[in-house]
Amino acid sequence: MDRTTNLLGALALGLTDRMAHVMKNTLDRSGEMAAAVIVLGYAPGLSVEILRQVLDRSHPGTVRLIDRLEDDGLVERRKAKDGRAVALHLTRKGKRLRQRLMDDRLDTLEAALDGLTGDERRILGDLLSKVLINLPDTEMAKHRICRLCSVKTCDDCPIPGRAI
Amino acid sequence: MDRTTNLLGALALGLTDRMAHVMKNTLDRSGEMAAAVIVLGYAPGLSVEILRQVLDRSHPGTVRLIDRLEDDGLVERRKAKDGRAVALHLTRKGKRLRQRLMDDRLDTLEAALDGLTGDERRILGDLLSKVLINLPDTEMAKHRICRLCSVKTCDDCPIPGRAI
DNA sequence: GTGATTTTTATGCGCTGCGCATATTTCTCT
DNA sequence: AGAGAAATATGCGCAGCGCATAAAAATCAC
Repeated sequence: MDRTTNLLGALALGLTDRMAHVMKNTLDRSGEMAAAVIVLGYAPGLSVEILRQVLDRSHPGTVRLIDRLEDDGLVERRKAKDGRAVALHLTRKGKRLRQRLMDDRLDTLEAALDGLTGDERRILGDLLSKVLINLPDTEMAKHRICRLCSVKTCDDCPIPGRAI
Repeated sequence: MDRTTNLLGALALGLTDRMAHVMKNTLDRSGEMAAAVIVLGYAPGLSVEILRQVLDRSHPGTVRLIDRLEDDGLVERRKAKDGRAVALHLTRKGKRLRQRLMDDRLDTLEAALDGLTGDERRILGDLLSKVLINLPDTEMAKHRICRLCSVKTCDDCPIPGRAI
């Protein structure tokens, strides 16, 4: 229970605030809409139920979230193989917005790391990776943690098995 | 723009989710109520206006938040030197809850750091500290970042000048 | 193959919590 | 003393959530 513990919490909170803030500027809607757009980008055709689990919301909350995304022209509901289910897909506009959201997020994080040298970043990356591996306690928690990640820079993601 | 950038974002998000979750279990009210309780603990007698700035909310939102805290018996409004203002103080119950909130948060963070050796934790702490120093861009942002911190473990806080 | 059960999506409803606009009280400055 | 500024409080409407429920389609039992 050293100072690292508390510092980690403070940094996590500060960074999450910032990410939420810039993403809200881009999306001007509630917070988890950004997560939905990003998740749907790396898993097209996802069902409402699986998205619900990733976002850790109630079913009605998820349905209404998708309603809003559809109203905003970011997502469309298509037929799925399973006749009960719905296949969620990003529209062209949704894909464009997704890219902006991920860019905004990475820019914010990049700015925070500005004061570190290359070596320090590598060391920090290794340590963060080590912490991240132990973080998710369920299979779905992995997706939840990665719900805002940029796939491009997550190639050597320490969280394995992320196929939804 | 290496992998460290994205990993930092993922870890921040995952940890913030966890902290919010355990604190919601303890408080069973909306998220920023925990922050209000913790801030009021290290700055007794605070005015609504300053608390509003720390929590980054609208004035009505802050007033209603305090109403709820008062209804729950956690906070009381007292007279301030300035006759317009209100001096906010935690009740005994509020102080007890505050301790639980801080403990829960630290336990969560501590669990996340479980896999690291003492040396790794020290190195991580130094790096986090270096990142944290550059994070706040205003004086009030410092308080905002530290709104959930445990004062005890934040003695050598890298964010200076935190007297509200 | 038919009927019961489960799974998936959608909706009615009420509640919480937010912010905008405004009112009220008190302080400050001239 | 009076004008303006600052701090708090309230009326109001809206966004977003979850519970309970309904409807449609797949799966399972036999």
